[in-house]
Parts: sequence; C-alpha cells; structure tokens
Amino acid sequence: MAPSTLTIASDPVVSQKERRPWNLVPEAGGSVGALVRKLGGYAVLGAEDRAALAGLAGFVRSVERYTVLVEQDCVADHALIVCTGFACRYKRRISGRRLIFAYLIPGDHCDRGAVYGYPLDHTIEALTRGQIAKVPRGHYLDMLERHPRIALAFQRAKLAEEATAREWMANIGMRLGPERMAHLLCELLERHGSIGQVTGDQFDLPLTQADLADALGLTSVHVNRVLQALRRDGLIALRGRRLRILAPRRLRELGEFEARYL
Amino acid sequence: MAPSTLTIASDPVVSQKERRPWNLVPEAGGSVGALVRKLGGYAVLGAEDRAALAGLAGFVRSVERYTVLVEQDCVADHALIVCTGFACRYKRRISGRRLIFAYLIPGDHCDRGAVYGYPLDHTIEALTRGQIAKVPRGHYLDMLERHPRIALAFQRAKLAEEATAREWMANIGMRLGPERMAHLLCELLERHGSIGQVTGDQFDLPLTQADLADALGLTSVHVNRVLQALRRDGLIALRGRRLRILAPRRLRELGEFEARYL
DNA sequence: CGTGTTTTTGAATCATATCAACGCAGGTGG
DNA sequence: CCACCTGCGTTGATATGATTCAAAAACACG
Repeated sequence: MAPSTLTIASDPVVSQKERRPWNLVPEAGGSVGALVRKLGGYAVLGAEDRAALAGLAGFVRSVERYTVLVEQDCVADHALIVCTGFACRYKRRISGRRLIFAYLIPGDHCDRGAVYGYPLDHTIEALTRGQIAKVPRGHYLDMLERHPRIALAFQRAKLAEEATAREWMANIGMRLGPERMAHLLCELLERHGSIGQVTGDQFDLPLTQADLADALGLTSVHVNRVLQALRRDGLIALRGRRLRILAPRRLRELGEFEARYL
Repeated sequence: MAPSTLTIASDPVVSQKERRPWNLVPEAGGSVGALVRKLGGYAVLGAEDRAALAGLAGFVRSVERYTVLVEQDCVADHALIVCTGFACRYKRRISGRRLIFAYLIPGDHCDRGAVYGYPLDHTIEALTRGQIAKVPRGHYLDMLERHPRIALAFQRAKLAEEATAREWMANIGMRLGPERMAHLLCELLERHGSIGQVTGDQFDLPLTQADLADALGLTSVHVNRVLQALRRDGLIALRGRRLRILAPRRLRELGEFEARYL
C-alpha cells in the first residue's frame, strides 16, 4: 500500500574490486559497454553521445542476487540501468507463486516511468549478482535533453521492450512448454547478440530453472523435462551457466520466433 | 512483411443514422463522452479541454464488426480512439490460434506509437460494431500541445494500460480458468464504471465466448464451462449481451483483483 | 568436506484441450 | 410465411500437457 523506500546495495561508488562472475568479454566502454552497443543499434550515436553514456559508469554499483532494485508501489528517484547480470520484473500471487514479466539484461532500463515520478505496479529484482547504474533523475533528464539521439534510442528501445512483452504474453497464452522455451531462448540469443555477448551461438545464462519456469508460466519440474527434450533433440546444449544453441534454425521454427529488433 | 494499408470503414463523415446497438446511456458529450469521462479521471480538465475533446466528434465514423483498424506492420497516420463498441489488440499463430492482448473499450486509444510513426507489432480489430474517432496526426499532436492537461491524462492512461497488460499476463500465467474469468470481469466492471457505463453492477458485454477465450488463453468450450460455474456459484448473471455482477466482493476475491485505476 | 541449493527422477492427479454433435435463435430468401 | 442457413452456446467423452509431491542425485560454496 504505502510506498516504501528504494532498496539497493548502498556502496557509495563504483566497486572495481568486484570480479565479474559470468561476463566473459570485458566490453570496450567498461561497465556501460552493453548500453552503448544496445542504443547504437537503435540510433546513430555520435562521439559526444558515447561520452555521455560512458559518464554513467560513475554511478555503477554492485548488487547481490535477490537485491530488490525497485519495490512495488514505490516511486524511484533514479534511473536504473543494468550493466552486468540479470534482473527481472515480477509480481507475486498470494499463493506465493511468482510471474516474471521481463528479464532485464545489460543495457536494459529498469523503469522508465520512475523518471516521471509514477509508482511501479510490480517489483524489480536482481536474479544474479551484477552491476547497476543508478543515475539521479536530474542527471538522467539532463542527458536526454542534451543528447536527442540518446533520447530517441531510448524511446525505440522502449517500443521494442513493449513488443517483447507482448511476445511473452503470446508465449504463455498460446504455446506449449517446448515452444515457449524455444522462443525464449531465441529471444535471449538475439538480445545478447545485440550487446555483443554471443560468440558462436553461445552465451551465459546464469538463471535457475525456477527462474525460467516463472518466466514461462511453467513449473521448474516441467522446465527441467522440457530442457531435456530440447537437448535430446539436439537443439541446445546447456551446462552449468552456459548455453549453446546447436540448431538455431530449428529452434526458431519450434518457437515460431521472428527477428524483430535491431 | 511489407506494410499494408490502414483499413477502416471509409465513410467520409459521421453517421448519425446508426442506431447504437448496445450502449444504453446516450452520454453527455455525444460519441466522445466516454473519452471525456475517462480522461477526467486521470487529470482535472478545464472547459477548453473538454471542448477540444468534443471537437473530436467530427472525426467519428462507424465500423462493422471484424473491421481491421490497424494492420500489423502498418504505420498508422491517424490516432484512433474507440467511441462505442469493443475492439482488441491481437496476434495470430500459424496454427490459426489467436491471442488477444487487450480489449479496447470506449475512451481507449488504439495505438499511441502510431503517432510517432512506428509500425505496429500486432493487429487491432473491432470485436463488435461501433464507432471510432479517426483523428489526423497533425490535429492530434496539435491538441496535445495546446492542452497539456489532456496530454497528461493520456500519459497516465497509458501507464494504466500497461499495468493492465501486466495484469493480463499474470492472469494467463498464474491463474486457473475461473480465477482468470473473475479477474477479467472485475476489470471490465471497473473500466466500464470509469466511463459511466455501469448501472447496478450491470453492463453490456457484447463479446462472444470465443472472444473471451482468446483473451484468457482458454478454449471457448472451457470458457463456457467456467461461466456456468460462476453462474452456479451465484457470482454473475450473464444472459444475451448483458452481464450482471451478483457478488462483486466474492468475485474480486476469486480473481485476486485489486482496484488500481481511477 | 559438509551444507544448502539446484537438478533430476517417478508416479499420481488435475486442469484444460480436443473432437464431435446438437439445440437454439436470428436473419434470409423463395 | 415457412424452410433454410449460419453463428453461437451447450454437452459429453476422451486425450494430454502440466502440476504436485516426494525423494534422490549432482553441484556449488564457503
């Protein structure tokens, strides 16, 4: 009911001592490299634009897994951008069951409405350890005003995010288990590709089967069996936190996935 | 693939001869009455604001059921606002199965992105006969600029719409049939209430059981049985195109519905 | 190395889909 | 005015995808 405070790891500044746990490639551009790459796909950015984005690195801090980034009904006073790691938007039922609406990967915004001062209708939480840029509203709005290209890119990124949300809804609403999983993995392949984190159809997937289940509207038990089926059919190889897409073509067909983003 | 043309009934002007088929109350404000009421709930509108909205009545035209309002991948050059009747956003699978992402009732925008010239990732179609205001982009943007209150109200309405979309996702992703139906009906009660179309917990629901099914991720057969269960339990009375909520309290509990909009 | 988390497995059960058929009402045309 | 058609709601029988519960095996971590 009553808005609570924004919860985030309170280290005052950047923590360089942190060893990145699952990001292999140290991106050019440091912790905001993913953001630059992603936005660069939505609009042509100039050197000053890149510099402004690079300036966001000063606001980066580490968060542990399970850290709540924005609490439900809370009005955030910062723009939050994922730099490394996985976060998600979710809601819980009284029964305790959780539904994940979206995965937030490096380069993704946590909450755009926050900037306009509206309370959020769901919770945002880190699914893995990672780094988050916590940009004060003033600085953020300032940057958008000074760099219209960045603003444009953010706007387009938002439309893409909305389209993705509808895709997830279609996933849950009209696809069977294996198809849902296939679609999700294709999407993650594409999104990780657009931030330069895919090499040879392979990328880090540091999620629990329960995390996948809650995003697909399935049980973790069923997710397990679905994954086994996909492995058995030679579509994927998933071991530890590393996913390799063995048959991208067939996986896309199975999930009826069509590339849409750029 | 290639954008196709915007399809809409091509009557040049308002058609007054049309007999409203399911709207009982002739709203003050004529065909845009619902819009005025809805926006009034999001921001305090002045007389000039209302006048500007009333001016939209000149762009109203009738559409038949099944009329495609905006085709997928199409860039609309008009803002479309539902005045009477039901429309929906949906997507189809190759199998032919349809998933409805949102119902659009009087006062709702069909596509906001259209105004910015982005192609749509889904289709918008009339689920019933009705009236749509087709406002040229220029006129629409002009109005927003001249009437900041209206712009604010639209912005808030959009946030509410996004929250509703997440609620639908939660519905499909983690609720059982009867709970989904209960939640949906509660939502429709609230939304129709906010545009003054509810009298005594009763309102028009001119939808097919198949239309409901596609919005709930269920089969029309199953929707039928769910509705029977709700009737048997004395929660609702649904006959013809008229729905009466008999036990709002219990229905909300069943669907875990919480009021959110204003 | 133990301890807690995650993955894997099996069996039973449940919710929902599927298929097929029938009734009913509204509208149409002869 | 009646016969026909079509769309929608209703029903029953059966099939199946997914859940639940429970427990063992594999892992990851400090």
